[in-house]
Amino acid sequence: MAAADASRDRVFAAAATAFAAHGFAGTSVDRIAHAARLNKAMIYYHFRNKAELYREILRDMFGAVGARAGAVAASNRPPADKVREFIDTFATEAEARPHFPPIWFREVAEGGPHLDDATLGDMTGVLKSLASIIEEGVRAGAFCPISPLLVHAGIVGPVLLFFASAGIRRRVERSGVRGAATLTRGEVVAHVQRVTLGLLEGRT
Amino acid sequence: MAAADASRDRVFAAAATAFAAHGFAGTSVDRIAHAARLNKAMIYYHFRNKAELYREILRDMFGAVGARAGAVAASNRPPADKVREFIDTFATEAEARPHFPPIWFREVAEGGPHLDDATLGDMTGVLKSLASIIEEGVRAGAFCPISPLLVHAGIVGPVLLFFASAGIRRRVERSGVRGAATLTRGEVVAHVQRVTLGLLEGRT
DNA sequence: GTCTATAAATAGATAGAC
DNA sequence: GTCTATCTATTTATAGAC
Repeated sequence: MAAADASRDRVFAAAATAFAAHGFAGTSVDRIAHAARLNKAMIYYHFRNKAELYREILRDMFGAVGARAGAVAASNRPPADKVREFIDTFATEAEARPHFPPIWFREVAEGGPHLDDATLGDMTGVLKSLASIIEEGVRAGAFCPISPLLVHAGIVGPVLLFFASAGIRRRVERSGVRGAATLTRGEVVAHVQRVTLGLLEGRT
Repeated sequence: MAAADASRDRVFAAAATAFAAHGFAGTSVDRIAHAARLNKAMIYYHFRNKAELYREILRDMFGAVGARAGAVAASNRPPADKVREFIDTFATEAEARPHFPPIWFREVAEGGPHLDDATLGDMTGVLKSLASIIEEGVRAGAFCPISPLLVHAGIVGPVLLFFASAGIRRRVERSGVRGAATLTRGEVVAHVQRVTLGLLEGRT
């Protein structure tokens, strides 16, 4: 945290950005070092190797999202508010860590070979938190019983796709689709909240 | 197509599987050759280089989906049926080409650096076809006007996530989430159809 | 903590025999 | 069409000076 760790933080940030843009295999240690304005040897001074650096980024990412989702589920509010908050929180975390949506997509595509059990537990915790919110709503008579996996996919899929696709959407806009690049975070969150609650409250 | 092309097809299939599992950078030409039961030099006999092989897989994938989405939009049926068919067709293509959801995710995560303009056009065509279906429904008084980008994300996000996450869902199931691995294609398609039509027909 | 230099392995791509 | 052998560049990782 002190000045002693400044270079370690630069490595961490540069690596997160590079891994998001080019993937684990597509990112060389040299590239990370250069982006962090450091020499390659410094990477190995701070981290055991490239894989360990990558895993630390995954832990930070899934740990934060898992914890915040758990806090929402444990809070003291009506189920419908918790669902709204779950979606908004998820979007907030995705926005605060721009590397998070691309890396989540890549890990899913790959089957998660870099995910250790604890980190997979954080990922699973997001799903379990959502499941507990739904269960609570069903017990309270506010929600219909719907598979948490489907609800989860209906939230996580669109939100991650929105944040991860900013680059492609700019190209799509240029090729003639009006509004592709100007879609905002607020519109997406409001839309997903509306669709999810409509579903859970049986208005569909 | 004849026996002369058998080895080319094996390269194509092996490459699609490997690129889906490990990404472009994470897949070596040697690995593809081995999976195709051929020598590395044969890859270069059939394809100019690794990037050109990858691009051909992208073209095949997005070309097929783009064409089928266009056919659904152009068909002669009520808008609500077209929406159902659009979703089912998208899932069918994703299932027929198991490499397609992971590769789509990776391309989105990367910003599509491997996508040439024609292929990006096919990807955009999927969105445009959906937009034309929605517009038709609005004109007919059957649909509310909703941003095609949001509807698109609500379909493509969950469906791709479902197919791409089979590996992770098996691990999640083992770590205690019942039903994570046994969710079926039919359940997902029916769910997305229901949510999407509920939204478009204003029952939400 | 930070660097240069380098080892050792692996990658993409080609030449040329059969 | 298919192979072996090889060239060249790049990559991860380490040794050791400052």
